[in-house]
Amino acid sequence: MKVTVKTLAEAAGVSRGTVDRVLHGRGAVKPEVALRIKTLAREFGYVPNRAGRALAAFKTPYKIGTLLPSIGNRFFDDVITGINQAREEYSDLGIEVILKEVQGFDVQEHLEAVNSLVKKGCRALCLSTIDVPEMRERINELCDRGIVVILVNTDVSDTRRLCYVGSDYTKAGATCGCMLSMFAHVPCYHILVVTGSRLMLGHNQRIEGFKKALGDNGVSYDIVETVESSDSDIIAQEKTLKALREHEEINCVYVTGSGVQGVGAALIALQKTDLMAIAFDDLYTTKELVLAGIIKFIITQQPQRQGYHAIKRAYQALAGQIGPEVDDFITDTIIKIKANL
Amino acid sequence: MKVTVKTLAEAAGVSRGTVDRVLHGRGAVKPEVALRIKTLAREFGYVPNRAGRALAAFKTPYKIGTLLPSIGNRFFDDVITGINQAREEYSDLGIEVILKEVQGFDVQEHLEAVNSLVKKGCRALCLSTIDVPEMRERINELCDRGIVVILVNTDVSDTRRLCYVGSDYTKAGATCGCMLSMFAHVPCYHILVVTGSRLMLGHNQRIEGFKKALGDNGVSYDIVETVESSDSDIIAQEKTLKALREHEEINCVYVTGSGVQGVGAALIALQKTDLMAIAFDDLYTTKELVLAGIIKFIITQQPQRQGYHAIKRAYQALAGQIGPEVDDFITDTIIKIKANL
DNA sequence: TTGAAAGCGCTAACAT
DNA sequence: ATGTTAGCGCTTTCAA
Repeated sequence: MKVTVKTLAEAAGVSRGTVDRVLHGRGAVKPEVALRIKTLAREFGYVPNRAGRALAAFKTPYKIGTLLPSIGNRFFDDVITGINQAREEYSDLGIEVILKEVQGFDVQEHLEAVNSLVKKGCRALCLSTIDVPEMRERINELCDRGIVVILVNTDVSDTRRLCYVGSDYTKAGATCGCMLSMFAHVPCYHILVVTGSRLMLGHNQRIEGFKKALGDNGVSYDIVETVESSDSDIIAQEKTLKALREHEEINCVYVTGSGVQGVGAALIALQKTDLMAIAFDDLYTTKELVLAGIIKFIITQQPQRQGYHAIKRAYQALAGQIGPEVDDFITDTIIKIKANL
Repeated sequence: MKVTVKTLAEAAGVSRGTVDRVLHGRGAVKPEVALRIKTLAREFGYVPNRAGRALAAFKTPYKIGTLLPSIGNRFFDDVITGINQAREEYSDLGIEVILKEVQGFDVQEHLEAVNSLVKKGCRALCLSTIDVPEMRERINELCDRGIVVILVNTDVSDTRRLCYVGSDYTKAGATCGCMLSMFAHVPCYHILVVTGSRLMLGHNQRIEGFKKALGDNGVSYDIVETVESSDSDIIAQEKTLKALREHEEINCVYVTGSGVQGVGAALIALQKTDLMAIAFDDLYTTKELVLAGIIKFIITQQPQRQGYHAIKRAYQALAGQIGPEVDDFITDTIIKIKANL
């Protein structure tokens, strides 16, 4: 049997307006009445009807704010595609998505972006941001104010966010290591690690997972050097060239962040295209390198689904479809080779 | 600006009732008026509001019929999970899903199942069925009657179905071949193919894609023998044992259908666990074999998403959200190894 | 053949 | 602090 606001109102002996006030915590209701209604709602298993709400309040849509460090980072193109897909799909159910794009990872800039979204009246936020104390505090504060916060692509530790939507970086790294163990082209892998930044949790996890899997699978290897690209192709190319020239023995390059194109350029320049090169994420330029056989395989993380499901989760939370305890949405760890790009 | 039935009614100088009759082809409307309204709807880019329709007609939900040959085939467990997820999610938008499960691929049984779904008033059908002339004709007939038909997991050729939701079997086979080319453990692969049935298009495509990729990537190989398991573990085990005993040189087993567990049992019995064994789909028992290192990798096809999106597409078609020309929904071809199972 | 009106579940504005 | 009412977009009577 369907339970509606009317059902609850009749059962509690109050008007529908009062029930609405209680369920949304707006307006003042006598505490004992409020409690009675809340109990009733739980007992009856009341779930709001999305169609009803959408129709009634479509002139005051749920505003969902999104923050992405997407300027100058093609990775987020697919995330944005997913966001737009969800935006269109849910538009007639009454949502409005405000997308705020920033460049890089400046704490102040991120904090200000969050503030501006809140000021615009967003009742839910989907954030791809940095794991630093200031942001952590800000997020917890927002949660306490009843704003739904969802972390996208990168989690922020120790927060009361609703959930995380993104990939499992450790697993992604481990999958790389496991793949290498199956190839076993050479007796020992001498590895150059080109990471984006040592400050990026995801990048570090990709390295840790990788090393652990190599160890677990009995692959003999050593990390010759680890360089940082700051996610820049030019820096990646320079540092890769330098390392490869200094260490003739390197027979494997492991790229954890952006700058893949730069690494590819270095490999081509030195004619080391037979060397085992591995990277993450399917940017257009990266795919080209796989097709050319320079990168042997990549691990991807379904960025489009991340964007889509972040918005979907935000809507579901605002519409009362899901409770305050939800599982994280972890996207698949996908191995891509020439054949299934 | 939003275009509603009211907008159209005013523009055409008729009542909302008339517009509704035209848009849904029910009741009689003067042809010239009907044409005028249809033209207007197209010009204005009218898209029905799902919430409005759901609310108004929630006592007469869209009935969506589903046919799966899922009895005795664990593969479909995940498909059903996806169907149920969509069912719940769209329930308050007014859908009702009727699931019909059959065993195997008997044409008459499938045809009767389809009939019973239609008789129950289903206005959309999601079918996982066989590619034979009788079914083809039946599907086309249903399409002409205005019933939305979506093929799931296996397509039926030359039909006017709305779309196909499932995997690209050829690509899946090619991905296997490409993986093998990267491993290159042995100078030449002597392959035993254990297929489900030569009558299954998908199984054949998995073989064709595989051979082509091996050829394209310059892998030297020969197909020692091809046996049919009829998707039975017992038959698969028997035939695999026989083939491996007769042909000592076999160093690769390629399993295109069900019966993976049977093949695994044979490999264990003969202690040929180092041999390169490859299979499809992540049934629980298959995953166990991967974890045990007996199957080296598997290729999966996101069955849960297939179930979910079949229902979603059906709803979207019935609700007028998508037109009669939609792209197929092809799920990803996913490589699973121990690390990312 | 067409129009008018009621009502689905919910929210917001207004009234008490 | 609580009740009442109107109306969102759509479908479905019932009436003309």
